[in-house]
Amino acid sequence: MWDVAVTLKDLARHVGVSITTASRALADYDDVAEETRQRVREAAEQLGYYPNITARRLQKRRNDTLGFIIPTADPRFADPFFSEFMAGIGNEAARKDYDLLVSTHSPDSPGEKAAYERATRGGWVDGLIVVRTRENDGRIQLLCQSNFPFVAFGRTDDDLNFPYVDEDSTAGMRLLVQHLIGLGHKRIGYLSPPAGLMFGTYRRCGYYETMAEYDLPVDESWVIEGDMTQRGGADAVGKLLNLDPPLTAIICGNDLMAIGTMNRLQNLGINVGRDIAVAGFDDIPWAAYTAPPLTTIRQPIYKIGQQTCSMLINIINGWEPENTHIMLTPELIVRESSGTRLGNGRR
Amino acid sequence: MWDVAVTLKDLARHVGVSITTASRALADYDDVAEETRQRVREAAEQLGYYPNITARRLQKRRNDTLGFIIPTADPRFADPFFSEFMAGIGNEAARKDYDLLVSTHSPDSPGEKAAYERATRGGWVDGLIVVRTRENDGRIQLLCQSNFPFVAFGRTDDDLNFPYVDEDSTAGMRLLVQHLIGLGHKRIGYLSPPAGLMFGTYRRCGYYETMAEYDLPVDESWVIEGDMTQRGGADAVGKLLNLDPPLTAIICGNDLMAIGTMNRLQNLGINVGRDIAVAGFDDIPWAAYTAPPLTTIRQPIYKIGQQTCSMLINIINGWEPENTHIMLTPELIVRESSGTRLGNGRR
DNA sequence: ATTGACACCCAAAACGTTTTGGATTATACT
DNA sequence: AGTATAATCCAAAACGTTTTGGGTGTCAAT
Repeated sequence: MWDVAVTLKDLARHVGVSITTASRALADYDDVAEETRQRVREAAEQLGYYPNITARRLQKRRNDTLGFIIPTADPRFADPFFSEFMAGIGNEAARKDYDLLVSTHSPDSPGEKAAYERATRGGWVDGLIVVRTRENDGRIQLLCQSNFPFVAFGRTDDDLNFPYVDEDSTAGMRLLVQHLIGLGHKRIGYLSPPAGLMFGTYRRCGYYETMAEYDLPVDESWVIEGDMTQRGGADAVGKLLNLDPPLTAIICGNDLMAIGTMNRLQNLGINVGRDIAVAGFDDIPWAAYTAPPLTTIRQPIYKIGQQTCSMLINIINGWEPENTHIMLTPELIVRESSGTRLGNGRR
Repeated sequence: MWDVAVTLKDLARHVGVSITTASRALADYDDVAEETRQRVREAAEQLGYYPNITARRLQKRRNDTLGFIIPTADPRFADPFFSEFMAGIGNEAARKDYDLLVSTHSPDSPGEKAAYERATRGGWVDGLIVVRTRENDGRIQLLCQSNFPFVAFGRTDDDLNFPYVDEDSTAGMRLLVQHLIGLGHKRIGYLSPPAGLMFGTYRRCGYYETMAEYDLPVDESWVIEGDMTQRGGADAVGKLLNLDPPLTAIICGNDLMAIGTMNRLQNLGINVGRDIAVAGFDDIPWAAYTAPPLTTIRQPIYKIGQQTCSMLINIINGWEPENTHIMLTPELIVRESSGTRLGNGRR
């Protein structure tokens, strides 16, 4: 194919030294004479020696590689969550000299299962990062029982004890609901992420809990489920708009749906921020640039990615972190889409 | 660490057969008896045998892994181009049973150079995908001279012959300029991607060429350089707005800058689509949801990713593709940001 | 009885490292 | 002179596969 590589054997022969010595010279062992080390170094440089990573990995029985299996039904994932998260783990991994292997699989698909099985056996990667935890999450169960190193972004409903980083979605949603209530809203709809996703569950809880806390009744019809895409948000508008009396605010389980929702509302001639309040969740970069800009909850996804990755590397190396259950508190970002205080003249 | 893996040796001993036979049984060679094959299969299942991928790779001298080194100055790349492109190569790679190794490095940084050197030697990956080709692109030069398998998205200005997929940016820009000229615009500004990026060069050429073609003079001050981000787009507005007589349209070298531009214009109370036309380039998903929706040029990034990846895999396997220079023609997407025909009452 | 064809099996080499467990030599100390 | 100590070095094993180059036994045809 291309240039055959120069191996340690070639190098050793060229210098007139054993393979062992060559290897140890390059690895800075102190049982090789300074002068020999130099000679080996120079020869390596000159011959363009580059260690074969695969051989090294086989011998060391570690890959210095992390796996990230992106759970997305749409292979063409437009969700900025994934890219930002990946940037976080990728950079942290690189900083610690780890490679990052990524692939995508539909949640709960056979392909996903196979990918996890391949990862836990066969020395494919040294550890895995799991995102978008689900109810009764098969991935977590598999990883726990095979005792494979991993860190999840998100908790689960099993009572398995595993390392995770998570944001307190319930608290985030509480902030959002309180904000709207503070503006005078009482009839607040909720467009939920699909059932089964843990973060959706927590966000939904936050919504229900806070409404209850303020003695605001919630009708079944106010809460519907979307698919986390703009289209999903747009499609939900029809149902959410047909209520009588109408909602005065809609909270969306993520920003993408909020954007779709706003867009559809505007196409129907409804002024978001004045006629109705809309809020999202995530604070993706896009959220600051919508018209009107989107009120939302900020999660530091990039940083969460970094932390998750860093924790995983610690675990792989046996440096058990002091705290393997990290919980972050999200922050309310108020922009124009949630409008100002409801006037008396409005319902 | 965790469960020690069961190896081929264990399996062979358990079945009472040689390692060779066990290996060949699992690989479906026809020189092993059907009955033996069955026994090996069952034992493998029962013992939970899983081949060690690293050992296999060492022996086969191939990794079945592709590398993708993302060239981004901002580690926290928000550019949807990368995620969509990666989705394309990732899914194509998975379909063909290849793994995808990703990392990010600043363009032209020492780290990037090191990453490419590591990749070409040492059997890290079997092939590389290169994006955002640059003028006098060191990556391409290195890969060409070390004869390492790769495919680029984008051409270069060297006269190296290498496999690439590219879109005809010049033609795309021509469509855009013609569209605006057709609406009556004569004073059209251009916010260019940074110098050095090949696609920026082609787009800029398309702009200049088409203006010249229609005998429209272009003043130096109409063309400035941005950094491809929303902020860059916003920052450019100041300079582009200070002209006398003013511009009637601004073309941005990518959608992200167009979004920033529109946003800033609107904050200044200028109505995009009526007072001034704005257009972008890329048609990122976001572009359809801006207010007003963005006129732009569509590139099928996901598909380009797939094609690039597919070509690379062919090259790695020695099936030289018939055509290693694929050129795609982009498509004009007219939305409201470019407005309607310029009235007589306007300049 | 020999030969050839066939079906099935396996020992050993190979892939390119790192690690183990000494071996060799020179130097310093009794 | 003998012995510990330190400084260098290296042959061989190991990592877990796949591939090479046979070997053995059976059966049918000569």
